[in-house]
Amino acid sequence: MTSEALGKCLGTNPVVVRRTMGLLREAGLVTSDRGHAGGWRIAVDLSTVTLRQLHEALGEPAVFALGNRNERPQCLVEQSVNAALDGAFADAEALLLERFAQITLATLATDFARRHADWRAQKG
Amino acid sequence: MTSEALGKCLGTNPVVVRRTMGLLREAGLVTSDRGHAGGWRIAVDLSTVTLRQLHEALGEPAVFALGNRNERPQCLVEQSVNAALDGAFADAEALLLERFAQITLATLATDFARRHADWRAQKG
DNA sequence: TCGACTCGTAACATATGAAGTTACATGAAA
DNA sequence: TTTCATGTAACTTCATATGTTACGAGTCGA
Repeated sequence: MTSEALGKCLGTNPVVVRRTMGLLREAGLVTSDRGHAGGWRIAVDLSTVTLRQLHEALGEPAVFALGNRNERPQCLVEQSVNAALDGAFADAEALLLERFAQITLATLATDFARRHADWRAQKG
Repeated sequence: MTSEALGKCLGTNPVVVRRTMGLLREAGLVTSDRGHAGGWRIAVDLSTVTLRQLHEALGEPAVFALGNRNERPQCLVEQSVNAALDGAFADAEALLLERFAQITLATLATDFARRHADWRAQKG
């Protein structure tokens, strides 16, 4: 599939697609080919890829929106707040990533297939 | 304490302080007075206020940074992804808020007092 | 009553970062 | 050699949180 086609599917720009897919390529999840008949291709079995791996491949973006937090603040109050929050955030993040590790792309594909069948039945 | 003094402590602007403190006032956690000797005052015992309550008072801002998610997307793939993520996010958020509910401002004040004592000892 | 002080709030400005866009070099296949 | 595709740098746009200015309104003391 080309970046342009993917961009249309995702409602975005081919260059944005290349930026993101490039990260997945670095992680070995997809391959890309230039020129005629080029584009992106899945490189692994869907059942072996978890959302956890995607999160890693995409650079482990911050999970939480809360806390514009300075690490190592001078302010003692800020230090107390950080200390109190650190454990809670760490545990919640661990739980979330553990859940992500249980969800494979094959899981999603199966769910999609069911929705697709339902959609066709309802439509037709 | 005036908005201006709080702003200096927090490294921000008096109006920004008023905006945020106003939400805490609506929740009954602080009071404000105008005029001479006016400013902000804590309205409740620190041991009765949890971080959970602060989160509520501040409008329950989104906990997670992940997911520019449409609710009710047309796209069936997006629907599958949402369905898979919803449970994980809900559980992680519940865990985090539960932890927040265990932390009172008195907890933070005690921790701060210890840090302050250590700091004075080290300084002197 | 006057003046200093403070919050309340609207309106506007700035800064930050994500996303989008343009441009062009590189490589592959018909 | 033409066409199609990615790779990537540079730039622009957009969204939004934050900061700022301005001024109205209430409060207190002299």
